[in-house]
Amino acid sequence: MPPKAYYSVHPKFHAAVDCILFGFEEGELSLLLLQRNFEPAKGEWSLAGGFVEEGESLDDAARRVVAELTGLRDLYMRQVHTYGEVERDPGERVLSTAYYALVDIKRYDRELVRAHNAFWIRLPEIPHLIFDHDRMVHDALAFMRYQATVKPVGINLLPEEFTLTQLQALYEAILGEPIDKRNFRKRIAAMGYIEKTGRIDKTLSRKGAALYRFNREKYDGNFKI
Amino acid sequence: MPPKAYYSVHPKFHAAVDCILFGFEEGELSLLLLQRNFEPAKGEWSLAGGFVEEGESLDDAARRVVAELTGLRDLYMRQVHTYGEVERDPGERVLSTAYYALVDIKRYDRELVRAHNAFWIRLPEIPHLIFDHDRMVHDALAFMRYQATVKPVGINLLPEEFTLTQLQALYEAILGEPIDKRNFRKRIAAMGYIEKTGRIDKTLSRKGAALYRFNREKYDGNFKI
DNA sequence: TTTGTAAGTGTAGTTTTAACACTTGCTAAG
DNA sequence: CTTAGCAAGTGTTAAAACTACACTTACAAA
Repeated sequence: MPPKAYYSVHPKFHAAVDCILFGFEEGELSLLLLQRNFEPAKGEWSLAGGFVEEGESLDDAARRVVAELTGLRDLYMRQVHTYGEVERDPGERVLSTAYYALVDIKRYDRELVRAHNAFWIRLPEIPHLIFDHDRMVHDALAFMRYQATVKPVGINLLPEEFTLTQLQALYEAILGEPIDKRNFRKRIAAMGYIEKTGRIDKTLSRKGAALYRFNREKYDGNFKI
Repeated sequence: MPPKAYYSVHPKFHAAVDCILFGFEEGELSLLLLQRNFEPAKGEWSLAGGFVEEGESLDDAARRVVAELTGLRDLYMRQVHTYGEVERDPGERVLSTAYYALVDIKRYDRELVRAHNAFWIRLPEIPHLIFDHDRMVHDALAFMRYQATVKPVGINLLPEEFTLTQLQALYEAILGEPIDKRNFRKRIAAMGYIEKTGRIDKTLSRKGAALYRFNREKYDGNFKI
């Protein structure tokens, strides 16, 4: 067992998590942002954040912050980066770890979000955020974009069942560029893990569009040898 | 200015950095590891690490730890991940941020390394490390491999001037698979930012091999619109 | 002069990607 | 009941990128 003095000669710091919550609606990516009705920086816009508490891991803190705001406990979340500049929080020194989370925008708890004075804001309309939160958003977006090109994380932004048109609109929003419909559908078919449910969505067209779902087993069995 | 009470109701934690130092020699990647001659975990193997001090950013702490061990202050370094499990350090709670660094293995300060009881160990011979350092190495390797496929970070493992044979051996070591010589040289030529210096290295062949160098200007001007 | 060693070089087949426009099925309106 | 409107759905071809593959060259030491 190490001597306590080994640790105690070194300083301690507040540790926080800040969460970049992505949603997708009407062909656009949005972030869930707080117009702060509390200090510090009351009145300004910020990410959803909170301090890490005793006995709580970093990941747990991020899950708690997201659950307190949205009521959702099973979101796809990934750590992005830890920001450790000395003066990044003008109040006291705080090390903050950013996480991004993907929210199916149909499922979150509207009461909780209202109570926190939080709003979904479309990406191009994001206001200036406090501290270094602008940079966190920038880094999270880059990371999420990269991940979306490598594995189908984007699916976490859609409901359980979705049409190929929705899926294409999602990828166009994530990548920020139009995609050819026929090439897109060929790629999806080649992947083999996005399968028809047999159900039809009639809300958007007279003809109706086939509903698809993500098949995790087919995906997991998909790695090279 | 925020009220101090906003912060003071929350706990503080020790913050550390742990550094995965990559080197390249004789066709193999190595890590610089410490056989600890100090507590805690004396006698075991670990990464080079240290606590973050007052007035020092996370990045600065990582640079200091690396400089204290190698004497080098200008290494290519990137943050990998922050590890925040409650029990990850059995002594006290410590949040640790991992960084990887790329070292030209000809340049480090041998005296400093000896004084720290540190050794270059080839990847396949890495021993079990303390705490969660095995996982840090795993994550850093994956991240460094990814970055090497996207931008020419690997060059930081070689001296200023290098032969194409060395460069190919480096990429084979990073990717862990053999590369076709002609295809590799075609790709390098197509990149356009690795240029002949005009000098010849005669240490490895009678014929001599052309020395090349990385041209940062040509690389930076290389992005799409 | 010969021999050994690493450096250096081109082509052809295959796969992947990109560009492109019309038909189908349904329902609501006339 | 016919028609108009709308999103869903569907193949082909050309270009580019990638992969596999083996011999020649330049030099120095024996």
